[in-house]
Amino acid sequence: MGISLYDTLSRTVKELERGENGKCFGMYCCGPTVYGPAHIGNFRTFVVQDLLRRLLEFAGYNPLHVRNITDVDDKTIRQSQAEGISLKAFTEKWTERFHADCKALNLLDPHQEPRATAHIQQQIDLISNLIKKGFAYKGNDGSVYFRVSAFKDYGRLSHLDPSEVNVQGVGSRKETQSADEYERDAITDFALWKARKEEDGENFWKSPWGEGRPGWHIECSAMSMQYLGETMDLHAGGIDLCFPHHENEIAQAEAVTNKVFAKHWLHIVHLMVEGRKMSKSLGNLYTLKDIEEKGFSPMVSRYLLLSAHYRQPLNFTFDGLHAAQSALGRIESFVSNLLTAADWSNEKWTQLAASPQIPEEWSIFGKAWDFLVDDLNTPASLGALFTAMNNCPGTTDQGNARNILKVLAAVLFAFGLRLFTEKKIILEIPQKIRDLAEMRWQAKLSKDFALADTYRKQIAALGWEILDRKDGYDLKQ
RNA sequence: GGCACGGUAGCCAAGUGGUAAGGCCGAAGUCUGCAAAACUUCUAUGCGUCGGUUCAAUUCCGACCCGUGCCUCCA
Repeated sequence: MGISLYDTLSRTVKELERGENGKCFGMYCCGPTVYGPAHIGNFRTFVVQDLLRRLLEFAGYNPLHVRNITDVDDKTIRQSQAEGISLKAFTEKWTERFHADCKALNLLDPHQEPRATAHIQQQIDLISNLIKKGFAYKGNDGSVYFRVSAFKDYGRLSHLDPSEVNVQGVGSRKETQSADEYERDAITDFALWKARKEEDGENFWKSPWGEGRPGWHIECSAMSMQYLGETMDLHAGGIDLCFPHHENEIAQAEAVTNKVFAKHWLHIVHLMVEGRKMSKSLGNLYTLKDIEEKGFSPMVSRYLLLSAHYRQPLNFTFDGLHAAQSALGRIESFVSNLLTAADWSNEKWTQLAASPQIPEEWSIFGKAWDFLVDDLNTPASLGALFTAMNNCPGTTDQGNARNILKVLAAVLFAFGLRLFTEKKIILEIPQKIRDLAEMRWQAKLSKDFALADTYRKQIAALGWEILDRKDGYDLKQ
């Protein structure tokens, strides 16, 4: 079964083409610039990319997933200097944090994770080629710029007319020209190589055009072509990257190769927080850690991020997190009940969920799978998943329960949702609470319920709750 | 001004030319001494407004109202 996906360039839903002769499906994802913790909006993009990666594997596309780390730009340099540490130490710190967050969100590791600073030579080579072919020139400031007017297809991806960029009459576009923009021939020309400036400190590399550093689009062109060839199957990123980043990547690559840079473009729409655009000034830039501290496990965040279609804005709210938490809990209950029917342990489930067999037949979850491969329709798929669970017959039949669990494990693996991950926080339970709880338990056993309730109230007054089990009780704060 | 997207129950969110998936919340019930959990059931004559096409429109077309994104910081 193939996977259909909306393509930004053609503005249509197209079935992804498989590589010829079993060749890998090359997938390049624009990764983070590591200058601070990634926020939940960044992770919407990475989670959707991860979902696609998983579907590609299940559907037999044999994906080769490349996601870069941008570890040199204005922000990384500025911040590292502010903290008085080297750029390398600074970006490594935030790369580690990024990896930890990815792991918490159950993102599969990309097969390659190239860093911009480790591919300076490839970028220099690409720029040299662009100059040789007449697509780039050295500006008065010593920087090298791409000549947009020389590349006739510029603007095709984002459907923007380059002659109209920057000349709108109304609109709310801010004046964001940097000081060196007057050094270029045209306002739309963008930097391929930035000449060294004093404020760059020690962060520069030698090049045929003098000391400096790469511009902020060239690394993706250079690295994606290095790992995936001149034409890759798919290129993905957040919607904001469509213009100018991806437009520039296409220009840089196609001007040199004269070949199609990417066959398919995937852009993930931004998320909002509590109905508003995320921004530092509104103080609503949540990191995964912020959300965990409010009591929501990363899997809850992942569920919420997948609960809306990736081409619709997603409103990230705490109400939504609660809903996601409850929904995930429902799935967990369903699995727990089936495990009992199947006479399987929780360990068996963990094992099943970690490396599920690709089902030949998706049985009752067929629709859930079909929706996923139809332009990643996760909300419809989740709907089908719950419908299947609600209609689930024969939950007491061992064989049936086992079959359902096997397929469900695969569905949940496709979603990248791990169950039963809520941290079991082992709190120090005060001795007084323990004593009261034990006394209540004894009172209950001797059927003195009035006394038992008195203890329950006392415990509640101290902020604890008793949850009875068949043969004992749990204490919860 | 250009390009694009959206307005579906209290909240979130799919979908379709033939009469509204699903989740959350809420309500009722079963089961437990109580509580919690779990399970069962219920919850939009309605899909921004007004027209048009049609046997039939929430779904197509047009106009209008409201909201959002992008137009060189941004996932």
